[in-house]
Amino acid sequence: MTRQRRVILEELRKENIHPTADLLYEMVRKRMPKISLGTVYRNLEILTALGEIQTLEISGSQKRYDGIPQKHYHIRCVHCGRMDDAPIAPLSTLEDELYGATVYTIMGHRLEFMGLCPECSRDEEARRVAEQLLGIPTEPAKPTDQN
Amino acid sequence: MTRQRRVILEELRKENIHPTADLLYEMVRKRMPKISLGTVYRNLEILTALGEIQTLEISGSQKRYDGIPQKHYHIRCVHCGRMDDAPIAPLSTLEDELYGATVYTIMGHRLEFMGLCPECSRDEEARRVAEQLLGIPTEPAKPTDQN
DNA sequence: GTCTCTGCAAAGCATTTGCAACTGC
DNA sequence: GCAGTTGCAAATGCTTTGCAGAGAC
Repeated sequence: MTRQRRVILEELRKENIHPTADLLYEMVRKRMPKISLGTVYRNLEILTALGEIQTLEISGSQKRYDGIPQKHYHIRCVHCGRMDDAPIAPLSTLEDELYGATVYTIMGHRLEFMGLCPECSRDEEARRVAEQLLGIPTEPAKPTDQN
Repeated sequence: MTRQRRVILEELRKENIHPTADLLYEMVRKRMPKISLGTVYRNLEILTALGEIQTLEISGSQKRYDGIPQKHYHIRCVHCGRMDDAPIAPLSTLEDELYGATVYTIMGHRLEFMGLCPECSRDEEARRVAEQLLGIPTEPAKPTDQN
């Protein structure tokens, strides 16, 4: 456990944001100006393997990192990329539904909600971009009874 | 609708594999040897925007493309990257659970199962790699009653 | 005829890696 | 003292883009 590794872990856990590697790099750099981005990446990989943190790999271009190792779901702003924890308990029985129905050995699942964060919700342009992105018709469809 | 676009769509829908751009490029090249990879990427993007296909984004690895535009879930082999449709119906009520519990405007969700495909399941080394990757203890833990 | 699309090659960008110097234990 | 780690820079691999010519309608 080097000083770099400790500081990276501390900064990641300081607030419950889910930073990208380069944002975390900037955060760490305020305390250790000479640290390199490569070191940040290497340690994030090691910390993930140690089970200290989580690497969030669902959709989007950049990976994000989560200082909380326990299983939980996330919600992501499709416009600005902001991520937060989703206030919903893990669906522990979900994987059972696939037993016998698939040829795979199931080992886990990931659930991610997509939407707009409060800031982007206010932005009319962001709404349009988001609806386009998710294939949502401009006229919001009412949920049907059987769907 | 150019010939290239049509062939790309046809090849993507031919079998229900979920190819990466370069695999699809190889498939298309058998019919159109002079097509370029850039054209494949451009058309996959356009077809996604048109709602004809889906782009499956898994950050950290390659994107995969799905010729079926309807919502459905996937299952991914964490060792070889193979993807198949998950035989489970969309959870239409999932997003309701977040109403009022989050500051986000929810617009959708994505659920992905992870595991090993039949081929990789047989590979002892693949199992070890996968367990490491997903933070699963080597000694398979029995499911507890309340968890 | 015009506007879009193509092939090609180069650029972009997040992430990984080789290497020699350094450090924690 | 030595295995493991760092900073740096270059490499990698997927994806996107600029451009001039070609094709769809």
